[in-house]
Amino acid sequence: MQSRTPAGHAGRPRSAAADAAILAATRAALVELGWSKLTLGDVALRAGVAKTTLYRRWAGKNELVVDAVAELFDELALPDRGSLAADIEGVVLQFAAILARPEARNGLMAVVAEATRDDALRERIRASIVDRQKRLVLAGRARAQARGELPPESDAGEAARTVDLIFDMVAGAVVHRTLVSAEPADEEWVHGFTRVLLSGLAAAAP
Amino acid sequence: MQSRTPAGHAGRPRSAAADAAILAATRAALVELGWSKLTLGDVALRAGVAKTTLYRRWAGKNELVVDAVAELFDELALPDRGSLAADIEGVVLQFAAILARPEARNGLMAVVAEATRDDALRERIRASIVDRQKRLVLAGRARAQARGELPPESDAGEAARTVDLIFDMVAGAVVHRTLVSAEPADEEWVHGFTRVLLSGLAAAAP
DNA sequence: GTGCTTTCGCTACGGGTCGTAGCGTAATAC
DNA sequence: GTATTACGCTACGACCCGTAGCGAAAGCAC
Repeated sequence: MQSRTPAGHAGRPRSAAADAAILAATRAALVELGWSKLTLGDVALRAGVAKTTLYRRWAGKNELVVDAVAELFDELALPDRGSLAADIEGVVLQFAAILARPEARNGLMAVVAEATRDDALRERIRASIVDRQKRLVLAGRARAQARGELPPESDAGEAARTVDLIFDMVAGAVVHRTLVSAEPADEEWVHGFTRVLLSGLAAAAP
Repeated sequence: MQSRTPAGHAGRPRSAAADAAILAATRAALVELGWSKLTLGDVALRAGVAKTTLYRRWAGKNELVVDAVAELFDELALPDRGSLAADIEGVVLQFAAILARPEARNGLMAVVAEATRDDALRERIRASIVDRQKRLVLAGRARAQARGELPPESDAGEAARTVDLIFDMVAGAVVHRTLVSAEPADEEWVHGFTRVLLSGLAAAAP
């Protein structure tokens, strides 16, 4: 087992391999069992670690699942497809692809539900999942401005509100389509959606 | 205790009052405890019924919470505010108001998460919650067509897809704003959102 | 190498919830 | 009145929780 040395910390270091095994086992358990039937004892068994090891690193089921799901969003990137509309379509499709995975659907929704009663958990979700996607919106706008497709924002506050609105609309629509309506967010749907979104943003701009 | 007579069914009828008490107790428990810490034994205690009575009527936590939350959406109605845009704003505000209640937030999200692994549960959600809202979209479009604000749809399939898209965008954005971003879907936000949505729909229409 | 420190796997435990079974009683239809 | 069903209550085995205690292992400082 390879391990890191956390500088100034004596004693046996924590196994990084165990972390990875636990998170992978959590995702596997989410696929097979879903949120409610997932037990930490089972995760520990799948990961090949003792249950106590798991409790030493995570406070409970919520935190563990957040971290396990957050890793799925690492692959998000902003493709350069040449135009703002195409870029956005690309991101939405990536987001939809992640949400199409059962471990993401199961874990993310359940943990968001729990976060309505747990401020610390909500912050953890925002930091490790949501903000990571919001960067894509910012990057997309910057690139569109560089292309001349969008004017530089005049009012910073208004611009921030617009980013938040875009983000709620994109993430919300994809999530609702995938999870509640239980229909695939395929290319055709994404194309129609981004057309409405971009037309609306262009028309509603001052 | 008043009871109904389910026609051709002999024996003691089920207490309708017990149903109401159980569902109300479920909502109260959702507020105080949230989804994960809600136990059926506790709900039965709050409702003043035996735990066995609860199990005779609902298969489990999921089904119970769906029914408890579904009642919250009974109050949804389409206000006549004079224009399509104002009507939609009214509905979105009502929807946002319901989602602002903790029992709705907690229960709905958790149960949707569980539904990703349970087709029967998803159908129950769709029938008792989602379709009820979709009627509002249909009624709003019919009224706008009567007003002359929208042309009568030419292609039935295209019209149905548009309704689904609107629904995913409205419900998704409000849910995401309220639950994930944890910001209030107040009048200002709703106004900005509906402006983008309607502009986009108008511009994207063939 | 020798200590020192921290993590690891393992076992065991009390406490809580689950979902069901059994039984006597209450409420309605015929 | 009689049949039938729902109700409240108690009790039960099964499972999971989260923690404590132990000896062994793995790295650091010297």
